[in-house]
Amino acid sequence: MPVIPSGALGALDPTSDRAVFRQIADQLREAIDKGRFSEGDKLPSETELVEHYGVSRMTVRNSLSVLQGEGLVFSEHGKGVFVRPRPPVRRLASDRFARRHREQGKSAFTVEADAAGSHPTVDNLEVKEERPSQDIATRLGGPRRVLARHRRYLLDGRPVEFATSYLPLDIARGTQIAEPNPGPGGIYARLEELGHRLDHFEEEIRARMPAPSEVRTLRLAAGVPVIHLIRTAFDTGGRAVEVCDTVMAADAYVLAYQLPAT
Amino acid sequence: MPVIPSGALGALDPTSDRAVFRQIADQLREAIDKGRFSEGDKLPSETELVEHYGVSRMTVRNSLSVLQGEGLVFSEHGKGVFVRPRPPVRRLASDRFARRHREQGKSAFTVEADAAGSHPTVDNLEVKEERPSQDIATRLGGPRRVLARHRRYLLDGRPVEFATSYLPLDIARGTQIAEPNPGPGGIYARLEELGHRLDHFEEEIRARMPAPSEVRTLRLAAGVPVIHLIRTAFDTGGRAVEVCDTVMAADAYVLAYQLPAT
DNA sequence: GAGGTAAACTCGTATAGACGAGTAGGTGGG
DNA sequence: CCCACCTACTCGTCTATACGAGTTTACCTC
Repeated sequence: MPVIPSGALGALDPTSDRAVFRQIADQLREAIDKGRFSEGDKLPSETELVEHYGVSRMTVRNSLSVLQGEGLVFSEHGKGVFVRPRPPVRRLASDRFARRHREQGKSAFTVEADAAGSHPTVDNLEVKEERPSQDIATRLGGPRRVLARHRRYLLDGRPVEFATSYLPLDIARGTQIAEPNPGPGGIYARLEELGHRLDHFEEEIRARMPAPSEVRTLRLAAGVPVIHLIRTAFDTGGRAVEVCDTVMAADAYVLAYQLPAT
Repeated sequence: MPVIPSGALGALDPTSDRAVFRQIADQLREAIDKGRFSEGDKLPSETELVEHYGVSRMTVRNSLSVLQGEGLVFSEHGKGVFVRPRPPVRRLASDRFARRHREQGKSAFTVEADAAGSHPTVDNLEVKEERPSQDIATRLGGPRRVLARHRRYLLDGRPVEFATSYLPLDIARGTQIAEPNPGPGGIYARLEELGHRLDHFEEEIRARMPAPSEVRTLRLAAGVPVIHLIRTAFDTGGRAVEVCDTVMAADAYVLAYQLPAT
């Protein structure tokens, strides 16, 4: 029978004002931070913690739920509670949409994933005409209807982001952009072929906790936020030709940008 | 005695596989999403929910803790559970460190806050020499010791971010950069006066749940992630002259960047 | 009217128990 | 040897209860 590693966890301080479940959470957190439990390790079971601390099971569960909310641990029904591993992060560089990359003929996601040695997949592909939300319509200059390209990206089978691109119908309708497979280089390559030479992109970044549907789509663990990125592509005429709305698992990404000092 | 608004919440489905506390959370979430409870509104008390649904109080609390984890509601001891308002966000534009702003003589934070009509404060100012972490040292080219400028920013009394700037001692020691008040235009203005003309910045962005100390420093509500931003400033010689490590309340910010398409 | 106090409300913490459901390992039968 | 089953262990859900602590309200006293 597994036992709590001696010294890994201390005793409660009955004189402390701090709630018992917080003291237990503190000790577990400290043990994780100090490496006494490593990534992927199983924590002591609820029963073991109950016996070790002499408290009721709900108190122990309360402690563990604190750590789950902090994203430190996750639980698996029937197995145990484990230290959440930090998955490898995908670094999005600010030149990722540079024309030179597009001209290679592969999509940005695929190129990067291949370079990182992981297996990329695109999923849930759906392309249709829609009425845009107020926000999307405003960004695109107010069209009544748009072409929407929905998709989900996975790395080695793990969903890491899902995104929807919105394009004005006068640009996209009837072109290869309206096809499920937009061809080599992606829709940005098609836009340029159609005469919409791209000038720059604007990206807006927010972070927040996921809605339940986002938890399902990205198979998010408890305590993992999402990064919400909205990118607008402008052509050399200053027109917004595409808006891409992306939700990413925050534990899978680092975004990198370069800013001029001028 | 306050009563649950009729029709705001439905009944449970006993035939459903979905756990009772999840069904209750779903109904509350839907009521919030549909505006039947608005920002700042008080939800029905735990006791009222217990009576409405005919479940035990722990089940109701479980439901509410789900919504807290999603950042939808917050609770106040003795008062009730309330729909979390979306605070006004501060938009950080990608030109916020442009030289023309610096030459106005005020810090970026102060200028922006004034423009937005809110009252900025800087707090917890501490300037000292330190041994840098491995990561900071690497970014700065490996110095053994650095000057660290710690500070916290508040808007209208609310803490929104805290940051530490790290500078190599050979640049900063003995200059106004090592003083608590770095003078008009901030340390970037001083760096340029000292001959380190700035060329560009690199920013790395991550999002994650806050550590307990970050929750205290930023007075974060449950279910609010932080944005972790690491900025490195490079001079025209390509040398990293400063690294700024910033933790921001994610509900207070939207970051905006402009990317070239070239 | 002003003040203080008590009651009634809120959420926070903790206990003890029960049953369900998913997993893993061992045991036995084929 | 392999498969089926059983068992022990895991976390998930839910009940019922108790007391504490912060807030608000009402009332009573001065």
